[in-house]
Amino acid sequence: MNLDIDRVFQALGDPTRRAILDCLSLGPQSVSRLAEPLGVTITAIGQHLQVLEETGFVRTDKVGRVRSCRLESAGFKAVEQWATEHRTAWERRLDTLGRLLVEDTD
Amino acid sequence: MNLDIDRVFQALGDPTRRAILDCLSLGPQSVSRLAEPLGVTITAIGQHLQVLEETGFVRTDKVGRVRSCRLESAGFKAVEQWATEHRTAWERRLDTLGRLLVEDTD
DNA sequence: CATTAAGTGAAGTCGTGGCTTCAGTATCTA
DNA sequence: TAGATACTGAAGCCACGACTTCACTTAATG
Repeated sequence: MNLDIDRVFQALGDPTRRAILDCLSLGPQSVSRLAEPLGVTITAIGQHLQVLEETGFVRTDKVGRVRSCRLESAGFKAVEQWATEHRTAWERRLDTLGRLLVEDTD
Repeated sequence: MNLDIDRVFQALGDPTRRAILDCLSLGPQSVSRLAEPLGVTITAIGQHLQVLEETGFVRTDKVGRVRSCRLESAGFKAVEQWATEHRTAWERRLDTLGRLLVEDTD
């Protein structure tokens, strides 16, 4: 199950979606509980949750009429994998530059 | 110099922009050299480069009529920082779930 | 100096994304 | 069983983003 890295980053590019993740980092929540503090419709949350599920950040589980949402690690791992894969190229590049220039890291 | 994390992730959410970063990981390039393999206009590349500069992924330097582009680390570091900041919350959550049933935790 | 090359700026097109409303469908509760 | 609760699906609105074209500026080159 290979995640689309485009969609993974796009998912994180939305503040409402990151807010959902922050809420869920405190513990599982229902859809309507997520909607309350975020100032958007339940429908909107539902749509965001679909994106977050498809990108491996959230897993949901409907019990009765309530959908319970919790964090999942796949999306997060995809980000970390991208980071580690690119860190080397980055550092090699910046390394090379470091020999030619003064090393000014901010 | 705090980067907007929204824009950082949005920047990475575009395949053309990630392709630009991949090209630059092989070494500095001019705008037109970047445009060649990517099948878009020089203008489009210019617009992407503006985004990548604002999000700390690229630094450019115009010499004569040629703009030379190379990788920068700030954007990359912002991603890694976000990852490390959230890894703990993620792991704690997934940990806790291991011991509990899914239940209302309020 | 004239011509070509490299890039910029402004404007417009087109598709997508985030959001809403509204009309359902289950499910729980009095 | 009636009514409230928790969502879901479809449709539409609107803004923004990726891209183009075209006109332009600036720089290298014969």
